[in-house]
Amino acid sequence: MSMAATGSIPVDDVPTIHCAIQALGLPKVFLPKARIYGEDEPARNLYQVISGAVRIYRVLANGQRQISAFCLPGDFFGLGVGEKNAFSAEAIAELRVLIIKRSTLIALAGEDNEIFRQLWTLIGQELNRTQEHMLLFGMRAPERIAAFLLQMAERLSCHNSVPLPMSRQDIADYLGLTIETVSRQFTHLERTAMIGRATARLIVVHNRLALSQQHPGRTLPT
Amino acid sequence: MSMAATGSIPVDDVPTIHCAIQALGLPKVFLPKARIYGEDEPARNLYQVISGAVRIYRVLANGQRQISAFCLPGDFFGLGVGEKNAFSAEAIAELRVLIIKRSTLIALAGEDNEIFRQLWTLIGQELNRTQEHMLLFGMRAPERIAAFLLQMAERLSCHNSVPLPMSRQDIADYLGLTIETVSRQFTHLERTAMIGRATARLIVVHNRLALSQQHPGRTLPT
DNA sequence: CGACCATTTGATATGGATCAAGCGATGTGG
DNA sequence: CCACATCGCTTGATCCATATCAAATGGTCG
Repeated sequence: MSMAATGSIPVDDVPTIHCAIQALGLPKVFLPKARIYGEDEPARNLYQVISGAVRIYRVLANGQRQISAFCLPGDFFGLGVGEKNAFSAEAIAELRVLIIKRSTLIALAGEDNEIFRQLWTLIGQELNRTQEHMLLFGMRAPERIAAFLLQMAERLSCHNSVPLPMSRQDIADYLGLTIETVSRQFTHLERTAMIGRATARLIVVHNRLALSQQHPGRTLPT
Repeated sequence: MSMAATGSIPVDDVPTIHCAIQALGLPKVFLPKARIYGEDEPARNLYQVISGAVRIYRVLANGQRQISAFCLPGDFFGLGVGEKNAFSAEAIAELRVLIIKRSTLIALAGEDNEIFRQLWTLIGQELNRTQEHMLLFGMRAPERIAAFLLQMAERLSCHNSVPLPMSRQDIADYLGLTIETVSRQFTHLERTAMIGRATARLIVVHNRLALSQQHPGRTLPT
């Protein structure tokens, strides 16, 4: 869905940015909890996750931390327009990334307008994801949790065992809930046999259908 | 802020898309409540608001309507990537827009990569706005309302009298509150002399500073 | 083994939803 | 020109989902 073509132009034919970051990207490793960049710092780089996970977040004046996105292997981050970062980024688990300078991309784009088209596509996908994320806030806690688990299962492309890289606090801050509510919802899903918990971070999805019915994401065509 | 340059390349020098839609855009008028496009319809056009206002929304399976954005004069909408619209769009007040086909833009972009760069910039601004919108859901009702009023005052670039084009229900569906809560918060702001109400839709901001202190948008640098 | 941190569980409080009614504009027909 | 219907908004009373406060449990590492 998120990889759909744009207008009549297919998206995946010439993955220039992918090539560029593969060829020119600088590999770097971050330890868990390491800061990758801070809000309001100059936005200089584009990152692609190789392994591990990243949280993108902002801390509000009331102390609330809102996590805007989790970045998983394959994901890009640092895509925004503007001179400064709008959010901070931190490694969750041990993280390997490739880094390419924006200026390098811009220079490449001078020769090949494919780069800008792909920046448009990539940022458009991020917009789609952010909009879907926003819709979660119109749902109740059980539905948010179900949607989150299904999303993680899909994005980690795992069959039924979902290894969550993030803590309960991270999940809570992503979903706009408290850690206690998250925990209770997991317990409830386990008691109703929709999921199992191998460990706290390793969830087994037993009943994907029931989970997906929890969560009213889109109007069903009548 | 949202018009900041990107990297070392200034954004506003060659407003190609603006020129294109000025020169080639088809003017069209919509009556209040008229549908502009529906979710899942093919996304064929880019729109710019001349006058009036638009709501961009989706209806969830539970009946909740989440408004993702209001578009005001000058704003673009229909920018997404992907073949289909992710949301529906409706006129709120009587609406005048300019319409340009995506295919026309894409064709222009073949000659001039400025188009794609600007699509990147425009969608990036929409992403910024959506992310800021998401942060509202981490706040309490009074703060959401205050942030909303300040945002409207700024976007409508009015001094103190803010003519809201949308209904209380629209505001509620944008902020994730009920119409009753919205109404009560307005009443409270009036009682504490932060705002006045000339009519229900015409708000006078008396104390911008106090309003902005209600709402903990960003961590203040210590 | 013991300290530490993440997670779970329990008891209580509360902000905003829900249910229900009243009010004020705007418009229509008699 | 006025009764009356309609629609959007406000106000009041009560309820409930989730937050908050508090404590127990469990897993990991020295």
